[in-house]
Amino acid sequence: MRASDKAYAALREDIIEWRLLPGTVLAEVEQSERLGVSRTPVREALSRLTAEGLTTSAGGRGVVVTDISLEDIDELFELRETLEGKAAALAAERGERPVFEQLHAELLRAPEMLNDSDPARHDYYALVGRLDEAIDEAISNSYLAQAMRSLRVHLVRVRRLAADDAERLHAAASEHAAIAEAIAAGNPRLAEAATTLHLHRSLSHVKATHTPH
Amino acid sequence: MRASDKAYAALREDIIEWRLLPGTVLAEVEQSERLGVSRTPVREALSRLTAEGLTTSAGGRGVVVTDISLEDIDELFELRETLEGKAAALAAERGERPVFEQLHAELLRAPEMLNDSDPARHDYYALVGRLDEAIDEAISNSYLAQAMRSLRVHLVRVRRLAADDAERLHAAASEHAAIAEAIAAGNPRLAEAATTLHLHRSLSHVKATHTPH
DNA sequence: ATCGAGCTTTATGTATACACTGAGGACATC
DNA sequence: GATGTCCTCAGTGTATACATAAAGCTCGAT
Repeated sequence: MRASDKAYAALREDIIEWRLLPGTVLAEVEQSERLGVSRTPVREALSRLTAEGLTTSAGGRGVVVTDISLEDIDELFELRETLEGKAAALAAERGERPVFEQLHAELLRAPEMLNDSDPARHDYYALVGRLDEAIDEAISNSYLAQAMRSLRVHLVRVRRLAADDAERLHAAASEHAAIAEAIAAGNPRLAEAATTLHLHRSLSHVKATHTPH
Repeated sequence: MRASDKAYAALREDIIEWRLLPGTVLAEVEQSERLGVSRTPVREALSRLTAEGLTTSAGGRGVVVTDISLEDIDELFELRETLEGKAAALAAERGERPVFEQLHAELLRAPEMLNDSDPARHDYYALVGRLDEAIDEAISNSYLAQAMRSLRVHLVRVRRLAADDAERLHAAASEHAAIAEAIAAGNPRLAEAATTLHLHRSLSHVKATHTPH
């Protein structure tokens, strides 16, 4: 693994997990010492993070971790609704039905995953991730897929702000199941509607439970 | 101006203007000699270009200029329709009417700009650019604006493939005027419809006149 | 003649030294 | 005492030397 990948992964993880809080200045020398690599790979990692929007270059004086305000969350979900709504509709038109029928069935069984044996909900999020990937593939549009991928980074960050309690995850799973079902049924308008519904509920939950840092 | 900015601007321009054709391998040493800077700023420029999608890192063996196929154009416009349609609707809801009334009036006079005195259509494209900027500002959504900006780079590249004859530009100006008018009227659905119409005609024109490289 | 192994070459990946710029503080002067 | 100027310093921006790995070629063996 390249040193720049290592630096990038470490910094990205630290920012997403809110170990590096917004406003933190990431000095090159400091980070290169902390991560045990030289300045060059750190520079590359920082420029990649800046391109993603996780950091902002503070006018030649180092880069700082980007903040996420309440308005940002609204904007983020507005774009997300646009992109994922369209994606769900396209997936319903172009996707392979068996794939989404399978995902639908699995999502209906998702509550079984939400016992207390896995506090990080690893299996659950992996399943939801598979739905995202299936949609990405079904839409046959690399530009749209790319736009959604770059959004998801920020959304994971937002998710960490909210309390993902079992009750919400149960509801979310059934909303996801509805999306998969609509795609499997080849119904674009229904798929889009199910997505809109899910995202609105998601946003409400985030805003209701989010804890300011 | 930083050397990395210079390298970035030069390479970007060369790619957009099709002076560097798709498939061209951009070797760091070669480009650093050509541009008169060292490898470090060239590396940064190349990673920025790759993040934008103008180049692709070819598995450790240099970066190559990205190709744009006919399918890519379809995908590009599919995403563009999604984003700009939403943006036009939001602008109609949130924008300052006088701004778009003014742009509407100017766009109606656009045919005057399309005389033969400016073969590059500089004034014309500047006016259209001002409409884009006005929409970007009106939507009050930095994430959506950012997504559209990253798309426009590719669209400029596509535009260079098509013959932007005076006839098409006349029609496009009137389509743009319709969008501005709908936004000024505060009618989101109309603004979105006008945008859809414009983009479909744009795409048809590109596909009809495009010359393979 | 063809295939494969190993070497050579050439490119990127990394480290580090040097240059430059901007900010902050201390000192001197008014 | 306040303000302005200069100096210092910390940090990024750039250049370059070195490490490393992959692609292609050559030579040999089958």
